This record gives sequence, C-alpha cells and structure tokens, in this order.
Amino acid sequence: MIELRHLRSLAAIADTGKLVHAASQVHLTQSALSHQMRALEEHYGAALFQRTGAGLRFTPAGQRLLQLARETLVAVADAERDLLRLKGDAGGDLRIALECHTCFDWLMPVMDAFRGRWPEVEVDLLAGFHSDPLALLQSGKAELVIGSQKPRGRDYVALPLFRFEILAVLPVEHRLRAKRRIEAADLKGETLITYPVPEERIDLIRQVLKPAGIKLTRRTAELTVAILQLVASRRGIAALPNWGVRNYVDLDYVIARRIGAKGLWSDLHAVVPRALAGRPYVTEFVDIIRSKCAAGLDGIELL
Amino acid sequence: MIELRHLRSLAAIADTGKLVHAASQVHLTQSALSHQMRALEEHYGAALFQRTGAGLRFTPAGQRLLQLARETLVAVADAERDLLRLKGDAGGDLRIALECHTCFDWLMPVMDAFRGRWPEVEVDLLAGFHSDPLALLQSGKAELVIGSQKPRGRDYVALPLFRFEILAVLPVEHRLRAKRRIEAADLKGETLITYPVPEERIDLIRQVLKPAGIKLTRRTAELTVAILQLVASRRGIAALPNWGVRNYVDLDYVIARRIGAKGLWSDLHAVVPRALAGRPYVTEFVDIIRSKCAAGLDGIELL
DNA sequence: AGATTACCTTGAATTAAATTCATATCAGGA
DNA sequence: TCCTGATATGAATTTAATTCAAGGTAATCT
Repeated sequence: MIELRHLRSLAAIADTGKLVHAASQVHLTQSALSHQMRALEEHYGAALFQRTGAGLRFTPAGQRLLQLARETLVAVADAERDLLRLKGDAGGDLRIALECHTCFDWLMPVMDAFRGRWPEVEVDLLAGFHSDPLALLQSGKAELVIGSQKPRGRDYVALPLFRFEILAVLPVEHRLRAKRRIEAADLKGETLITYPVPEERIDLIRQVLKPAGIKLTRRTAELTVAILQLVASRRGIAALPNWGVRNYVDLDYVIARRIGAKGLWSDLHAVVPRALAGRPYVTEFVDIIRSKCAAGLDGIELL
Repeated sequence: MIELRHLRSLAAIADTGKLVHAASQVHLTQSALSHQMRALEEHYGAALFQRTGAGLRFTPAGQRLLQLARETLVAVADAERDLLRLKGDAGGDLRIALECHTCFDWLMPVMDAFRGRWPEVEVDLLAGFHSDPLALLQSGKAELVIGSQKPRGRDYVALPLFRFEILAVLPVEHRLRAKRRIEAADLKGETLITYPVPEERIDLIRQVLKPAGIKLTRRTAELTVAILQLVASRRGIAALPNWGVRNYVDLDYVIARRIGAKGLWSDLHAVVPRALAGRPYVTEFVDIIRSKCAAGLDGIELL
C-alpha cells in the first residue's frame, strides 16, 4: 500500500535524478530507496523508471505517480501550515542578510513565494553591505544569513542550499578565448572586476589566485550588469556565477570559461540560530530556495 | 511524520464516528487506531479529537487534517486508476442484478458516479425480476448481485454494504397509530402490500410473521409510490425501508413504526465471483455505494 | 584494453516502528 | 451502583522498513 514516504522519495528522485542524491535528501540510504521503488513497482505491476547508466528516467506510470506526489505533498504542507496557524505558532521574524551579492538574483521570487505561504512571518532583507554577516546573527539583527561561510559554534546551524559554478568571464576577443579551462597562471597581468567587498570574500582570489601567489589589479562595480559591461569593453575580467552570465554568453556579449580542471564551485548555506532551525517556516524558506533555484538557475547542484 | 495510513484512519473515524468501527474498516484493531491518533496528536502538539463517552468528535485541527485526508485519498485513488489504465487493466464488465426492489432508489446515482470514474468498465443493470439472482452469477449472466442473501460456496464473496431498517407503514388514522412498536400479533387481519416477489423474499414475512404463525392477505404493486398510495388509501399496510418512507411520513401522507423491540433490519451485500472481488473497479463500486448511501440515506448503518 | 568511476540492485541482517493483546479507565444510562 | 459501550495504555509481538555489504553494469578516462 502506497504511503507518503514513497511519494516523498519519488519527488526527491525527480528533483535529483539520482538515487544517491535523492536518498540524502530524504535522509535514507540509496539502498533503501532502491528497495522502496522496487516495492512500488511490484505493487502496481508496472515499471516506474527506466534505469539508465546515469540515473533514473521516469516512465509514464512513474510520471503519473510523481504528479500525485507533487499534488499531495503540497496539500500536506498546506495542511500542516494551517495546523500551526490554529495553534497560533505560525508567526515570527525572518530578517535575512546576504553574504553574496549574487544571491539577490534569485532571492526576490523566493521571498514572494514565501510571503504568500507564511503571511504571519515578517520577512525582511537587510540592506547594505555587511563585513561580517554571521555577526548579525549573534547580535540579533538577523535571523538568517545566506552565504558560503559555515558558522563557528554549535549555536548556529548551516542548512545546505546548493552549489554553483563560478566562471571566468572574458571579453569576446580575449587572448585566452581559445582555452577551455583557465588556470590561475593564465590570469597574470589581468585586471579583476569584482563587487566592492574585501578580498577574502572573493572566491577566485581566496581559492585560486592567492594559493598560486598571484595578485591582480582590482576594480569594483556594484551591479552585475556593470561588471559585465566593464568586461565586455575590455577593462578587465570577472568571475561570476554560471547562471548570472549565461544570457550574456548566449548573446555573444562576453565569453565564460571554467576555472581549473574541476571548476571553481561555491557552496551556499542558510545559517540560522539553532533554536530556529526546526521552525517549519524556516525549513520551508530553505525548501523554497532550493526548489526555486533548482528550477530556475542553470547548472546548479542541490546540496 | 504523517503517512497516508493516518489519513486513511482519520477518514474512517470520520465516517463511523467510533474507533472500533473505523478500526474494522481499515483492518486494524481499536487499539492501533488509538495509538495512531495519539501519535499524530503528539506530533502536531494539538488535540485532533474531543473524546466523548460516545465516540470522537473532531476538533478544528482534526477537521483540517480530515480535509487533507479527503483530498489526498481521492487524489491517490485517481492516480491508481490511471496507473491501471496505463497498463490497460481498467476495463471489464459489470452486470448488476438486484435482489431487492428498493435498491433502485439509490443505485442510479451510484452508477453515474462509477461510470464517470471507470469509463472503460461496461456497467449494466439487469432488468426484470429474477427468482434466484445468485444463479445469474453462476450462469455468467451477471457479475454482481446486490441483496441480503449470502452466497453458498466459496467461489463467491459477499462484500458488505450496509444495513437498513424496515418500518411498518400504516395509513395515518390506522388503529395501531398509537403504538411506538408494532409486534407480529398486532398485524393479524391486515392486508400486506408488497412488491410482486415470492414470500420468502419479503423480510417481514420470513422473519416476523411466519415465525409467529401469522399469515396475511397479500396484494402487490410494482412501484414504491404505488405501494404508498395503496397504504395511504387504507387498502393495507406495507413494510418499507426507512429512507424510502421518510419523505412521505414528513408530509403526513402515511405513518411509519418500528417493527418489534429492536426493529427489523436487513443487511445488504454485493456478491461477486471470488475472481472479481479484488479488481479495483469492483472495490471502488462497493466503496461508492457505501459512501453515497451513508451520505444520502437516512438511518442506515455501514457494515 | 584495462582501470576507474558513478551509478543501481540484491539478499541477509538489523533496527525501528506499528500493531496486537490484555487490561485499565472512563462516562452515561438503567 | 452496576452494566454497557466507549477509548487509553503498556508491554509483548509482529511486521515492515532500513541498512550493510557485496555484486553488477555501463560509461569514461588513460
């Protein structure tokens, strides 16, 4: 007999395409999922997946059950929200601070979706630049920080969001355009255009250039479009998230190249005080980020 | 973590109002349901029921979960139907024979609802009177018989529907109008108006009059309204299901009285060949009867 | 071609959880 | 006050899900 557990697994498999990843998403082993799905298939006497070398592809029967899963899981979430509301536990503050400039790109639709579902929660985005965003949690000025820093103590929890690749962005006619991969040494002598934040907060510098002992001239701009404009007009190069440059690359405005052999990746987390980590609205805020970003952002990988 | 199992139980509790009955509906013990519900209440930190001496009453939180259960369970049923359809297993014949005249009263809406959900199943109602409806199953002329007879062999299964009370129907000014309960002896000398079926098929005769050694003059009519007309115009008395006479009683057209101390009850079953009993469309046909009748018919009791 | 990697599957062992059993408890009606 | 008809509870049991430890397979790299 089918249970919500199966539907949760099904949804996770659809999200990730792979049993291993789905398993960690639902806090099970990959084997458990395999057993679960096989049991479902036996129960209904129909294959739900086509097993390919690189994961699972849903069959029509699988898709129908997936549709059920999607419907059902939101119905359950809605009901649970209403139960909290009946208890009067659905309210709270959620002041958000961003460690990364680029998070602005996807945060607004997330906040909108969230506000629709948790009208009693006061969501706010802390404006301006913060040298030490995690400190805002300690001082009680924010409840949630999005960034790649992990919290020090055990009073705070990092809820994994996703990882994205940071690409080197070059003008179209750049001397390095023929290389598929850009190495640290290649960049010697370039000007690096970044957001106006300290060096330690720039992944390319911290993880690639500094270890290689390379120091570039730096120039800053506030907005992503401004950075891209500067790159396009040959004032320097930049390192930006995959999804942020995709459109401009497609328009041949700039070119983007992988950095190093495996690429330069950044892991994003939502850091919250441990006391808040279990609150349903926090959990759901994180879920919304994950699902909206997985759906809307190219080439990211859920953590 | 909530599971469909909980929702199924919740729905059963709502249907029956009592843990014991709900338990048998979902094939569990009363204790299991009690544990289940307590676990749910603990999980959500909210009471789902108000425990009264006579069963459970849903609190608002309980009602919200019940609503979820209702939505979700139909979504699941829909999906499972579609899975069968994808397998091409959703078709079949369902020719229905009625042992009881009064079943016509509720069968049509049931058939309509069923046709909507299982368009691939050929549903038909066998017309006319059948002296031995169960024989129709054996001869392959019908797949399902509705009535109170239980099948003899183990090639056939009786799926329980509901029990209803048969009331004595009397003209408004009848000499027995002052009695709350009608006993067999009271009826001596009356004319009994029935459908045109053999004596053994009339519960009042088989279960009440014959044991008391009383034989009444009999007169027959095809239609329920015709019987009621005859009763109203003092041509005799009748014995009809609770729900069938309610409206006429409310209009003071006739009066209805309980027969014997505990009333005269009839248990309805759907009898099908064992091979068909597990088919999902058969199960659902029975479910539709049960739920539509429970909702639309006064004073019946699900079996 | 051979090794490596990144998947999924399988069966047995284990662990966890749900269910039953056997009472206990409780409320209302005669 | 004592039935009757309900639900609650705790321990024992049973059932079912999960993990563990290998095994298999196909694609990719060298």
